[in-house]
Amino acid sequence: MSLNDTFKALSDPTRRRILDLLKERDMSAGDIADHFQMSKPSISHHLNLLKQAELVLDERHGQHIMYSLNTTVFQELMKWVLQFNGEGKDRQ
Amino acid sequence: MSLNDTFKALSDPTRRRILDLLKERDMSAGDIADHFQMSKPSISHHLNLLKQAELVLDERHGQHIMYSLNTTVFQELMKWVLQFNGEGKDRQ
DNA sequence: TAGACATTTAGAAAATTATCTAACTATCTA
DNA sequence: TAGATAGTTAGATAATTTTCTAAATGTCTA
Repeated sequence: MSLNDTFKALSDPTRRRILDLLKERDMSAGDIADHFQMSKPSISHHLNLLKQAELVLDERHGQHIMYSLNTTVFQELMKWVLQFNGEGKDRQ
Repeated sequence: MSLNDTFKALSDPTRRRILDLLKERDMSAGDIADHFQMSKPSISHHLNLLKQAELVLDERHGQHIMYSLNTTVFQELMKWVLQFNGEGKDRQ
């Protein structure tokens, strides 16, 4: 929802690894969980934070819930980072 | 030092506000602290995390310690964000 | 060199976050 | 509709992070 949620979501290495997985292909919650030693509820919790941050989208397909990247927020993030490169105060 | 330190450092709103201040001009620790209601030691702690993440540089000038942005790491961050926009899996 | 100023370090308390197990909800299929 | 599978929710505990006050360090100047 907010930029703060985005940064909070990105601050955990497990969640960044999840995003790396989704970069390759959309995956179900279970497929994602299989890539970690962590319990399914913990992964579910991480997915929820990513979802609240709008970094991922979820869609139910029968029993499975498929997760995918939401590139929109990455573009907002890009804008934020760009503020610190190039623009701003005069350079010598 | 690591990407993880970078994201951890960026996950706190106070630290992001500090970066916003430094975007405008280099500032001493005290000047920075004056922009917050928080105690000086707390600000000092935040500055230390930003420094460990190499998002800022510090340099002593007499009694003052001047902080400035280190744009290098922002460029690394940009590369990370770019992975999630454009490249990657095929799109429909 | 004593005192003032700027900043950090130390150590503790409070708040937040990550993780687990157990239980629940939703969907499919025989 | 019973049982199996996929996933989430609830509630507790452990770990991490934020913040504070008190004390220490470093530097300047009278």
